[in-house]
Amino acid sequence: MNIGDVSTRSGLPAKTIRYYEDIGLIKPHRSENGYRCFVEADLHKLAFLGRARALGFTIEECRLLMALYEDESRASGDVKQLALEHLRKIETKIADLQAMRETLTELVQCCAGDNRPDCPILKDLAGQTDLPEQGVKA
Amino acid sequence: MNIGDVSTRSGLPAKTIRYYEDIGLIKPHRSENGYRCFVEADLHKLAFLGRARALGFTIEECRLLMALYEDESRASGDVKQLALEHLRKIETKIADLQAMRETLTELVQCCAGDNRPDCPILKDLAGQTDLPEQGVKA
DNA sequence: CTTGACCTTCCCTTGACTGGAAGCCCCATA
DNA sequence: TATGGGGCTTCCAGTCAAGGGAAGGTCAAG
Repeated sequence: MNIGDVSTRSGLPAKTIRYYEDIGLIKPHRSENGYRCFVEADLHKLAFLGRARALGFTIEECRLLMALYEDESRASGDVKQLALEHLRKIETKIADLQAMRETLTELVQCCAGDNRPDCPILKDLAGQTDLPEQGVKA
Repeated sequence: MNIGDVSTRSGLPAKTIRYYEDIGLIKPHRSENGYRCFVEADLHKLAFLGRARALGFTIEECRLLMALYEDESRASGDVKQLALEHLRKIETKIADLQAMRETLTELVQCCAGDNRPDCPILKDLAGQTDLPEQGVKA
């Protein structure tokens, strides 16, 4: 298999596949003409990586997960711990974004959104808050 | 004011303030010795930027917001539109992260997390899903 | 033989900074 | 007056996970 086929079948861009080789996540063989030559196992690894990345694991976490996957004597507890740590990071991000969403939603609701220049959103950003009985939201 | 004072008062690192000057968000004067010399208006702008960034606006969005802020004849509708677009992006991100969280939570719940190698998390990543009556989650 | 699709490497760009090195500047203390 | 320490300057490199694009080699069809 050439990189184009692998790209199609894995759903990963060729650029990404080359990048994953660069950083040592996969090690495809080479044909005589210098083309990368992938076997099913490579495709399988790439699919694994694609799914792990889609779940938001960083590249380094993916590297660890792959190592665990290939280690027949792994402890599932190690995998679970990695997943739990990642889960906590995701939850933190969600909370941060939700806080932003709340503040923005309030600001948007307070803004007339017409042709007049008076704008509570800008006022808030400028530090002269305009919101009705709103506590400080750091 | 030197950069250190502005950094303290705005809460932004000096590095960030220099960066904001580099990309043209602020234009502090210079003292004879070459030091940046900030006035209250600069501090005010930096605080504005800090708040907008904390709400997740990109630098380019901040640039637009600042321009609107300084434009006395702006229409609040323009600001509101910018905020609404940003709000939608935030909501998309939240939804993506929530999907990750759900999948990860399920996987974590299915994993014994002990010393045995059998691990539903790895199985799922490898494409051989193991979850009880679970539809495909792309 | 030529065209066009595919492949290769290489380097640059992204966003929003952060870190660090090398070198002035300024003030206080010995 | 020396010197020490902190603050300031610029510039360069690195982060993360790729994406863009150039220059050139390879291959199969017409």
